[in-house]
Amino acid sequence: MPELPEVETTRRGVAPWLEGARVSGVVLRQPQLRWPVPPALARELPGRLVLAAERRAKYLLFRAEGDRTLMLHLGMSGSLRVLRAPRPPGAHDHLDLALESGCTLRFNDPRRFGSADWVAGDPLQHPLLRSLGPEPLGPDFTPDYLAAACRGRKVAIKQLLMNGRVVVGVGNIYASESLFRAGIHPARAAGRISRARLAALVAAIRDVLEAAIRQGGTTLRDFAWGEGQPGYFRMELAAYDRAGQPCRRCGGLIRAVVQGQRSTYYCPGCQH
DNA sequence: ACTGGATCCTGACTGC
DNA sequence: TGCAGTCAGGATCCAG
Repeated sequence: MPELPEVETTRRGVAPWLEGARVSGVVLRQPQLRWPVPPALARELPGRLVLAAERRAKYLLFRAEGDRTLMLHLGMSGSLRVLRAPRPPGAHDHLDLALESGCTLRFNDPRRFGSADWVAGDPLQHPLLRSLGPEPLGPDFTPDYLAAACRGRKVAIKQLLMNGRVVVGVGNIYASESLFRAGIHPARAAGRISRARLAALVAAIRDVLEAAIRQGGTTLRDFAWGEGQPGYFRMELAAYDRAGQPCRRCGGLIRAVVQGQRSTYYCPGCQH
């Protein structure tokens, strides 16, 4: 269930337990994730301190002693929990990090679209991270930047938003939601949107992601405490998954279409 | 250089 | 109730 807000929520939830903690053991039950998990992870991580829990795009970067980083991606169905006491693993619990404190960091991913890598050196130079676009909540994601990225492009704006080389972290839900907020039709060619409307889109993306992170924050404690996950953030989605339901702004019906094999939701009355 | 399509995998849900 | 078909919050790789 990882959109950028949820990856960030996960990072904030596990960081207090991980930063400054020493890993005592690694249990890898399923090395076949999106890519094979390198055996060096289980060999080299135990005994090291975790220095920092960071995020880039939807990747979690756990920096360890010795210039190494555990790089985790949650894929479509991955989740990360901190257990305060040992608990028998369930289905799809692929990876455990045992900490000297007695806590366990547990990675679960039914569909196995997630990944775990063990990286030497600067993880930001990793092939998967090197060519990524700016963080949507960072200083580089500006109207000028988006306008330059859209210039001359015929691709639908929704698909451009989901291209990690343009901007990271905007997944299928938030692409629909931010376009609804900005009043832009998801199929409109990126290069045929005025600068003013792209500026509104930048603001909409920021607003939606920040609101979702705030909602995720309310469940942080449960997450860190390792108790049942109570539904993560409950956003007031205006468009996503609301096909056939009335638009909250104009009362018209929300429509669903498929773009690039992904469902898109929009209001034909409000978005042009 | 861009763009669309196939692909990895399991589980939940729908309709017959 | 069983079973086939569809769809799912990602994103890389490859053909055209």
